Amino acid sequence: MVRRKPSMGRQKIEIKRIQNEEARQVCFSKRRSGLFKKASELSILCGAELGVVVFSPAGKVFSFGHPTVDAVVDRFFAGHPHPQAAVAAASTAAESRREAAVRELNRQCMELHDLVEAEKKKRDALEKAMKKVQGAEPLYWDADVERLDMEELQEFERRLVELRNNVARRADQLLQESFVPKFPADAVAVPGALAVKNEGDMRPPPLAGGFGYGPGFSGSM
Amino acid sequence: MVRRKPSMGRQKIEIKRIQNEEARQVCFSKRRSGLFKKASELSILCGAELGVVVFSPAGKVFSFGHPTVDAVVDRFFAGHPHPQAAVAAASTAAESRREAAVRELNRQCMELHDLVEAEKKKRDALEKAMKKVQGAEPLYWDADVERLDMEELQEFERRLVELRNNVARRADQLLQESFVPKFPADAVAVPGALAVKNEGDMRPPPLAGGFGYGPGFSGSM
DNA sequence: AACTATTTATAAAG
DNA sequence: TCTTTATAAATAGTT
Repeated sequence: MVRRKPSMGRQKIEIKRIQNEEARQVCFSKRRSGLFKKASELSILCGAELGVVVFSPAGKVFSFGHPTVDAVVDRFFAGHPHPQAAVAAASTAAESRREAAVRELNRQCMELHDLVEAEKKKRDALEKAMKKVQGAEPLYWDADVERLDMEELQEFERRLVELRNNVARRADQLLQESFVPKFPADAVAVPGALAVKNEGDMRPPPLAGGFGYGPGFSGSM
Repeated sequence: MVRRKPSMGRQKIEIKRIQNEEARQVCFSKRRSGLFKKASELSILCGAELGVVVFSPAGKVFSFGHPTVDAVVDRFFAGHPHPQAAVAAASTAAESRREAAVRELNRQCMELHDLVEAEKKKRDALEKAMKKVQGAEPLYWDADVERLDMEELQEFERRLVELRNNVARRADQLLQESFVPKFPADAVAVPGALAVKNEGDMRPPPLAGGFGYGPGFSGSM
């Protein structure tokens, strides 16, 4: 009995964009909080003023500042005049920021518009897929059988036959695999449960040597 | 000769201002670079836009931004209009017009944002429904059989047996119903597929629970 | 969200 | 500051 390790533990990763969207989102969450914790520790341990602003891939903002992001940013731009501010007639830092904000708002509007379109597309795709799934035969199982009428029962039975054949083929394949390498001849006495057999008209899958299809479900299945 | 440990290694420290000035400066250096490294990794791994500005206890500035600190700060303040900026002396007509424009842009942004949210909601609902539909059939069907291992195959087979019994019961029930009220005696010759019979029981034995399980459609019910 | 096995960061010391 | 080392902390992969 080989019990698997419960985890491979942390793996080394290359620092490059994570392609899988969900993984990227998870990583973002973890590392954002890690980053803020580090920032907080730095400000406390060393009394440093600092500001951190992060936009998630999805566009949400997160920020941390000591004493505040605003204060840090003001201090930062006091020492690093905004290009726009430097050029524009704008005389105050506040005004230059407002102008930047307008540009930014415009950018966001366009971005949001694109997002709306993208969402619509995704939804359409889903709707299509949905129709396909629902359109497909529902596949009766268990209790549903009770509600089938004769015709449906026949269709269901056809499916069962097909499935049974798949199972038989599969079992056969597995057995064949196990014959050669591992087991002595009497390995044929496999766990009964898979002693799949097939009736004459079932057309035993050609390739499958092993199982001799027999009575089992009888003619019908 | 007892070789003393060359280092106590990293020790746990309490997160509070480091009193010793030199130690504080050392810690600042290390942790600043650590923070920037983390920030950089976050931006690369997750494609997040972020800005970090740090003032050393001595007053030196350090910053990191992706794509740039300026861009991030602009975006930040666009979403968080500075109270001061909003109120600030809008004394001229030009300025008030500009503010109106900003408000309008903001309104459009929010509207678009709501649209995106609405679309997302619709999509989530669809996704849920999708999962329900797909999840409703937890069992392997058709092609999936190919991926089962022996153990899973056995479990599957157990279910098939159970299902087979359900089908048998149901078919029997339908047959019984048709006998009495509507059909002449030869009604037994029901539409082929369900002409369920059981070959006398050539089935392989009991324990198996295999397909040769019990009396097929006849005796069972 | 919780859990581990690992990788990373870093406190101490030279 | 660099380097080294031992250890604390963060986190990738999994459930």
